[in-house]
Amino acid sequence: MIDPRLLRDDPDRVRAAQAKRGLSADVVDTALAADRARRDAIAAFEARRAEQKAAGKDVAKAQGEEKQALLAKVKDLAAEVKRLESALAEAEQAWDDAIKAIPNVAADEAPAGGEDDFVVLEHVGKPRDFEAEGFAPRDHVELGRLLGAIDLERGAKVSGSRFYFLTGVGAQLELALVNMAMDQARAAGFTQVIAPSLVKPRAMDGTGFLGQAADDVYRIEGEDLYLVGTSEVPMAAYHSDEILDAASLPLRYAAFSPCFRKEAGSHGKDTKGIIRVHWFDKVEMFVYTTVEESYAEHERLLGWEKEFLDKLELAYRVIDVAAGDLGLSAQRKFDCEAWIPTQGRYRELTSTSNCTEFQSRRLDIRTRVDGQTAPVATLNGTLTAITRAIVAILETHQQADGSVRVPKALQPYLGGLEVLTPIGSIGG
RNA sequence: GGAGGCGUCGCCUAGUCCGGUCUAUGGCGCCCGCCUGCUAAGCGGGUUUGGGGCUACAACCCCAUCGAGGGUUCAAAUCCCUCCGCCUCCGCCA
Repeated sequence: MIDPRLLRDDPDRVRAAQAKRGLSADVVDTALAADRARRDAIAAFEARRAEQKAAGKDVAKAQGEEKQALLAKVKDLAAEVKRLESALAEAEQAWDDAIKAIPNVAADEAPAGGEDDFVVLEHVGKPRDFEAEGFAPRDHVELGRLLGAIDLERGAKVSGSRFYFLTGVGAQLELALVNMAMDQARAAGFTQVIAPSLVKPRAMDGTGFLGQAADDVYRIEGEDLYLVGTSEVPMAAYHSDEILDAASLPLRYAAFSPCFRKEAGSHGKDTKGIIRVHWFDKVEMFVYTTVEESYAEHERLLGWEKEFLDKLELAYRVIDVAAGDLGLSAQRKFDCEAWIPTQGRYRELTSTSNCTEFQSRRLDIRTRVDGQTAPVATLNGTLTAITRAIVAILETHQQADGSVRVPKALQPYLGGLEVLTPIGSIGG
């Protein structure tokens, strides 16, 4: 949720922010009206309530007939207070709905426009030239089958489309990636976390995933629980309703969790392989810090993402995501997109967002600044999303015979294995 | 899943049976001041959070806040209901 004071004091700035995302500014006027109505309702209720409290004290002191007379008078007052209180509750709800419908105000630096209006910030590494090497690259589906690493057929049999089993070196690769990510994070001072992947509505809503993104979220039937699409959700809610010691900031966590996504509205996209799946595992960085520090921290998160991709020896580019593609919570977002040889294009492997105060206002996460409480900033960044990392590794480092070279940094995590070699199919 | 106990403004705690004197007690911690070669002790004061009014975003006034939400009542920390969490025991289980 955005700062209500910004909405009141500078609504034009919020209107402009809506336009930058390609959204209507109607919500701004709705929210302003709701704010006025709410404050009027508060004033009306509190005035009567104060009267009632004062009258109640007289009742307590009075005796006999005098008391009976006072009682009759005060009963009417009580009824009115009750009426004003429920009117107030309605006005609060309307205000809450209105303010929460407004996405975070995008950073000035974020490009205007939608999904295709991103700006490329840099290219790192060069895509491999398979033509020059004299062989046609296999896609990760074929490589996964040759290596006995990815079993899509049985994934579909057991769980349906967009599911898979990682087997043999595939399973080893996941554990290696997770361990390498966790080691890097720990070395950088992060606290390692294994986070729950089922959360209550508060956590989901607080992180902004029950808005436009709600269609993509799995809900547990008969329970008030959701499956998270990222451990950003449990990690943001981790410190909800807390006032964090300013000296403890930044609080840096690296959380492992499975991630579940319905992928509603992506029918026909990435139907092959494990690029787009309903479930994958991920190591996510999550940081609580001050708003002032958040911009520099965002750059650091990007730095750690790049460090990880560099260790995997991948070619990638970094993009500055356009305002319209930021989602509800983010103020700015950088995606790292790795070159996928058989697709001939860059695909998102990691992503880091600065959500400034947007999530912390919803989740009541504050710190103390000069004796006053102030919302903290929350940031998140992918260290590694297993499935896409595997796709990029297999396709990028494959060799003509179907084997795959293991990046040097990853070798220690695979027991020193330097090459993944084809083994044929499992179980015939 | 069953039985019982508990949940008070950083921590501990009084209050709950019997509704109004609770503007929530006391201690610890912390902050400010006094005193003081220094420190400690002592003395005095302050110390939940959110919101509204008025404003300089101060001071001040007001409202809410005793796990959460309802209810009863003129009036609820206190009585009733539902839910949540923690603890103990039983059952089940990785």
